[in-house]
Amino acid sequence: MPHDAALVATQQPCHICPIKERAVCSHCGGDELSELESMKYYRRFEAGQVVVWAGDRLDFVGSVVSGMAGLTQQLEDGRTQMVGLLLPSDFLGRPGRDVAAYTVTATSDLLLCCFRRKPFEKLLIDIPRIAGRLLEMTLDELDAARDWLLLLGRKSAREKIASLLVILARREAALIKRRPEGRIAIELPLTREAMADYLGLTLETVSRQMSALKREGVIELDGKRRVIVPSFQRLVLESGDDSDGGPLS
Amino acid sequence: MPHDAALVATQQPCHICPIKERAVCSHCGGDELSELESMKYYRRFEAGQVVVWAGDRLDFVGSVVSGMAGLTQQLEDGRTQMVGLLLPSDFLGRPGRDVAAYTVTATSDLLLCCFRRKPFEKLLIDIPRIAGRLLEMTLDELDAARDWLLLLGRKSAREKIASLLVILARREAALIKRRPEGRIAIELPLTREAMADYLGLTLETVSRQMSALKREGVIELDGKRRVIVPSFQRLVLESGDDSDGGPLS
DNA sequence: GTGGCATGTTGATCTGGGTCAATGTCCTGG
DNA sequence: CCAGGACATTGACCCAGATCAACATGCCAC
Repeated sequence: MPHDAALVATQQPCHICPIKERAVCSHCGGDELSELESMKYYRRFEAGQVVVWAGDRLDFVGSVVSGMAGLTQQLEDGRTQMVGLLLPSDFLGRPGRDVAAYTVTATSDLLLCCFRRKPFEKLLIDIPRIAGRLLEMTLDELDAARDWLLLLGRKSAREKIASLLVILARREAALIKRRPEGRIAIELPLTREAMADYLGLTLETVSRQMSALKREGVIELDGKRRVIVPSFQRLVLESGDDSDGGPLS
Repeated sequence: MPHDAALVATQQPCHICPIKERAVCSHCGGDELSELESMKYYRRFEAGQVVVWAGDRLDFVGSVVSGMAGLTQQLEDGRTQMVGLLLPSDFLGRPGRDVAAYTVTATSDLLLCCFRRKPFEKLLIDIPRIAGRLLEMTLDELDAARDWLLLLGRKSAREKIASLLVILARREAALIKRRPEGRIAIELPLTREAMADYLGLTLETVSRQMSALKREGVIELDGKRRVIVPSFQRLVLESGDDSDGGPLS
């Protein structure tokens, strides 16, 4: 299943980068940005390709520019749980750690903006803005993980599905600094199996609940990988928590 | 249920602090440490007391010196999930955020070493060692949250209980830089209900599984809140994952 | 002591989601 | 155009853990 090697892609200048407002580099100005620009390189992965296996050496860190990847953990008997979902602007890899703790798989075609790990660790010391932004992002990720704990521990299958759709809609909207409402479309670059691994369900249950939500008019399907939501409010209601999604940070 | 006010406790000097090797302050030396020492103050909470409610203003941050606290999240209909377990040396509060995102409850008598939030945020800028250590701790917490996702998403009730005991044993041992093995005792400063909230189960299921593990000799109970484990290896086996618990960091 | 309350255990029953299995729907390559 | 494989849907049945309920234990206040 895993393809051969990652492809190197043509580089884009930072000032037209779609994630420049939210990635690790987002607090950097002129000089710092040109230093980063001189160090960065792109890597591309096809949907389904494995970026790293848990336990393998990982000598780079990077940001998701476009596409989506899942971090995945397994019990010896094969039970699989997704433990991280990397969307555009999210950070991959852990400074100070040379071995990947989780298997990373591209769930859709994926473009990464990478730095070799060692030089990046030096930047963390030299440029406090980067370390500061990374701390902020890590704290955000921890908050997201905690919402996810609530989802896995206490929500019903239907609420889980609705919650996932809400999360994807919010993340998609945040990139263009908007807040989802009314009738919206959600890109769903995940197989039913990947959704099941994210939600702690089986793929059959995911399929059944998707059908049920469709039958009841909460969602419409446009192909398998695109969902139309007639009323975002209704979807949020189905997700169990009525929080408004917090500030537009 | 929540008691009146938090008690201020007599302060201990940093050099005899039981968590000095692992807390946010652990990378600090002479001058930095005396600066911290001049700013710190202790707060004590009794078992069951609420430290902050989600949504309330929180003007301090701090480290758990002794005892244990749970971070808790709720759906409107009352379903509750613990989303963080604060053990000695763990950090409470988020720099840059003035409102608590989660309800924090002392699950046993709790001693906190606190700093007012604003001055602490200044320290994060002035003393990079502190920011660095906080990043490291946050990354560790994120890893722990990810193991917890696997637990909630994919483990059976019995594996969940065993996993919780393993986690507590490892954390207790780490404080004195040891690794648990053979016959050990585990302090369990949690009610069955708190355990259930941690594990995404009902308290009845927790009770039943504890009884089952006892019946089969995996654990012995010494009162309700102390567990004797005849063979730590056996317990790890029951927990589902056979990882060795990683390096003694 | 004894009454009352929090906490914990155990039993009987129910059910949401898992498991196993068949079938459907695209794609893609020849 | 058709064959084959990945992905998805649907049905029938089952079981781990939830729910509802009774009872046990310990502890403090009086």
